[in-house]
Amino acid sequence: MFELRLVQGSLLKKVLDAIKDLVNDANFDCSSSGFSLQAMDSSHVALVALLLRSEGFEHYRCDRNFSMGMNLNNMAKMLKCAGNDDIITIKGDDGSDTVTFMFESPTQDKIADFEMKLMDIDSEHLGIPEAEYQAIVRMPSAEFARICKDLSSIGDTVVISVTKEGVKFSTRGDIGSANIVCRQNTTVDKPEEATVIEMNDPVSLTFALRYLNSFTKASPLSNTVTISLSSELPVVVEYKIAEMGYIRFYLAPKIEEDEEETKP
Amino acid sequence: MFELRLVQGSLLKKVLDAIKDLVNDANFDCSSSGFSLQAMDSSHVALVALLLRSEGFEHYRCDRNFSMGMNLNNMAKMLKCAGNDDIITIKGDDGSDTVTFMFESPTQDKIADFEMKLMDIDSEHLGIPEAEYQAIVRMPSAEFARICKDLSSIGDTVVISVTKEGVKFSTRGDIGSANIVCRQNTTVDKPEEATVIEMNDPVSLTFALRYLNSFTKASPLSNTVTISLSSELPVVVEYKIAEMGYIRFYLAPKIEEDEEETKP
DNA sequence: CTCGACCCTA
DNA sequence: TAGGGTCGAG
Repeated sequence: MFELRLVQGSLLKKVLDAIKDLVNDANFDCSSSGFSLQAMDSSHVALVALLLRSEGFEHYRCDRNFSMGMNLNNMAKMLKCAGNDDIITIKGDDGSDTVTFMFESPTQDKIADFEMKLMDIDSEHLGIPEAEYQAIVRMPSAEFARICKDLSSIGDTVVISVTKEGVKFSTRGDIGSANIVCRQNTTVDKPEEATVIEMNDPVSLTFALRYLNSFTKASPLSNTVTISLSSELPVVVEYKIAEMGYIRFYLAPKIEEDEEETKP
Repeated sequence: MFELRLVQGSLLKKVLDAIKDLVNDANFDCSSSGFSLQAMDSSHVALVALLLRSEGFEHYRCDRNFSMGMNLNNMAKMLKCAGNDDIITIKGDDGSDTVTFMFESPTQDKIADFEMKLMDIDSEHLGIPEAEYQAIVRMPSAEFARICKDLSSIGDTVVISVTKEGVKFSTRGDIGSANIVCRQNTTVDKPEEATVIEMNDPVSLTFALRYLNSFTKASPLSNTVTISLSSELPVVVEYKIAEMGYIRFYLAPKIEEDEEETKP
């Protein structure tokens, strides 16, 4: 038996909006430490890791660890029926093949319960090692989203290059090419508007814009995004979820095709 | 000769937005008591009844009773050309096959007149008997609209059950099921936010959500909606039109298919 | 946060 | 053409 009560229900709505286009079906894992999910996207290229810590819930009861396979589109459909300031409770029983989402309006005048069928999903749960990154960029999530959207109208891939001075996003396509440079800038009014670069080594990596654009669907969850880069490692695009945890997207860099052109 | 002058022209615009998707062609009936319409929807399942009392018009002249057959989509098209605070005058002559809509801007700087061809429509005017209902629910129209929309993403039909405590909307579909309970609540700041239940007998009836969702197009006309239910009678979904009358939608309940499962 | 207007897609 | 989403304003 488990019961998780989340006062800020809109968070869960945003989480599902953020991942439902990337992942069709996934197991949610429930343990005493929190509610989490790890899944590959449907083309098996990107990985999503979500964590909502138990401390972030108003009430968190989980008698034993278990997984629930959900169709994320159906789950998102049900969560759309919750008001933005509704309190959402997720509950279920051991061995049941359904999960219940309960929505309480702030005034308690309207109480809805939605029961969703669970599904069997076999998933390999990969351990993701904590790594040292050559560079970590923190910037406003809306700005990152805008850049990825803009560049994808020119090219399919982006080269992200980090130096001490700033981060450069470059693309190239049939109609031309583009470079967008964001300088490190910590002297802004609000800290969430800052662009901060922590760099051990300069790094320059290429990624498919298609996936980055999917990741930016998580922008409503956080004003800032953190992009962690190392050669030979998947980039991590992280959106913190206030008081609760994070949603992280992993994407392997492309091997630069430019080298083809360098060959004899 | 008739001439109806309506100061709050936006009312008429909203009325047409509310019914034009449900009914294609209909006869408007003009008499000394008011301007009214009664029509079946195009699939002959639901019925719309509109009344705009003569007292609600600034000027109302109707020499003798008559009907005008109008294509509601064309009428809506013309009314879209009126500003939201225009004064609308509807006028015509006996035996003419056209009707004229005149729009005056509040400042009188712009005066438009639109002439529309009438059409011959044979309609049986059903007398709708006033009935006693087992239960009458009054609730905010926006809330009713939201519930019907939300539930239609899960199932096709809704069971509306009324008890003294509240009204429950339930549905069931492939991906799961849902129940939304609205408690009776009269202790709100504004009377139009109240949910009020007048119940003689508990009642539970099933309706096609598709039609209810059409009915909720009338929500802009009124902050509240009244739902009158009795076994074996069509439900009445009524939106009052301030100072003027009402728009009422009638829909027969579905015979519960669950009974099939009870049979041997 | 709710409402309305506009835009866009299905 | 209708429905959903987003954006902007109250």
